[in-house]
Amino acid sequence: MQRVYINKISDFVDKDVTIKGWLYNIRSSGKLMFPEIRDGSGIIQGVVAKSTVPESVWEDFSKLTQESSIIVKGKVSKHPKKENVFELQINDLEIISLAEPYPITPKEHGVEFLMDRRHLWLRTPRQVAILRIRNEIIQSIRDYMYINGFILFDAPIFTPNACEGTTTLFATEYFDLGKAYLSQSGQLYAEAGALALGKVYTLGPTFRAENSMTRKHITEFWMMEPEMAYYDIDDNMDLIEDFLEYVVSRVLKNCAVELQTLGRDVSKLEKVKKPFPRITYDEAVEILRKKDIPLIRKTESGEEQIRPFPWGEDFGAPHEEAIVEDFEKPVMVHRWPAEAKSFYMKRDPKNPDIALGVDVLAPEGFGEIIGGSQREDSLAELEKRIKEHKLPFDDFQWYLDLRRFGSVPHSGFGLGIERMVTWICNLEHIREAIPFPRRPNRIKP
RNA sequence: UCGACAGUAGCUCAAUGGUGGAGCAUUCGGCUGUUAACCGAAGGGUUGCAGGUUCAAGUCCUGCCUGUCGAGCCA
Repeated sequence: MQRVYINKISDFVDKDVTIKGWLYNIRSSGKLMFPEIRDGSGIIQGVVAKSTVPESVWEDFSKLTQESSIIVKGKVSKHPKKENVFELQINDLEIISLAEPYPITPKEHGVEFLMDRRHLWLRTPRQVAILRIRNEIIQSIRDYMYINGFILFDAPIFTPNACEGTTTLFATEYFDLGKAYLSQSGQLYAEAGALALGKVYTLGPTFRAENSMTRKHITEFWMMEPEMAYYDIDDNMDLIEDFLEYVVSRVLKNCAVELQTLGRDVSKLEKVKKPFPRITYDEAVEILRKKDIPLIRKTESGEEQIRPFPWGEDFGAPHEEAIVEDFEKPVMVHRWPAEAKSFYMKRDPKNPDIALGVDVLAPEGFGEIIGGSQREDSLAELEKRIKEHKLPFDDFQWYLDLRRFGSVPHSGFGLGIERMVTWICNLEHIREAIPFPRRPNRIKP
């Protein structure tokens, strides 16, 4: 008898099939039982009638516990009441392993309880849907990059120094060479790749040791960083919107069932079409001033509100929300005050106080999902900047070599995979966007 | 790191300073179309830890621990 997966069950109506999976839940009604069986691809309701199955099968079903692994055989039928829903009229059961009492019931649970059992929580329909969408996002990223001539360029995880010199890094002993740090970005290495291969991208884990306890931060997250030679900041933004449109459309096309499981309002995602709004930092500040959103600065006695919003300050959560709320697409904020941005960003030739950076803010208040820029390609400027930021000059010699030997205008950006998943899936918290999230107060399971 | 809030049965939550309860889960019984099924019964507690106020503390006070949310940092 053919073994089938539940998400393909509609192809087998009136056929006898085998399903290999686990018992998700079971309801009984005297001489009838309704086991819900999951196999990783979906859930199907089985029907077991005492009058039509052997007594041993009926007894075996009676003793089944939640999450017991089972193989069932039966005929696929249409649900008597529901459209496009299928059932399995079960006539045989093989118990592979009878599960011990299962801690995660179909009822409500708290976050801590579930996170302590993340390895089991992953089996629930909601988590399965999220991880399937994560898979589609990453696969579509790889496909987009491959189709468009980008070369996968894996950056190292052990690095000798801070890439951007700002955030706190995880340190570890590295043989006789002193401290090594876990990478917070593959960008600098991707720049070397871009000058070798033209267009490259990295896709791998990155690490930030900041004690950030918010719904948008994890300490270990996956980042995709394309880097392109002969791209300026505007080429970079062209790529960002084309890329984001592709990924979102792929999820809409291939993950309709999963989005429905999550209750996602897909009409919001369907609006993610080119072109996206591009506003300069100056224009964003104008929006904040018009809406009278102040800068909030901490003082010894508490906090003070500064209005109008002063030019040169970075945006916080309330500012991002105010900027995004009038748009239904990702918003690209570009050309930032250089003071607020990293050392490697190229200055605007028309205004040295401006850095050619771009932040992409997801709609619906999900915040920053992409940070990118045109990179500084002048050796003298970059040397000056590294000294100003008091970065270890020797460690950056190889990076400066990229400006010594055939420097070109080049650009790139970093996309936070989990933030993308959080947005697409409309999650409350980033911790659901990765199988085993790492946060400052959690390393297990 | 700072601020706010919370911690009571395996889980989710109630309980005016005055004898700690319910739903679910578990066990047993009932039910031939259930949908987080339902109905009946049973078992299940050092109220996060330490101290204090009080005739009396789950409840008020202090400290600690743990967690959640927010801020900063950013993807």
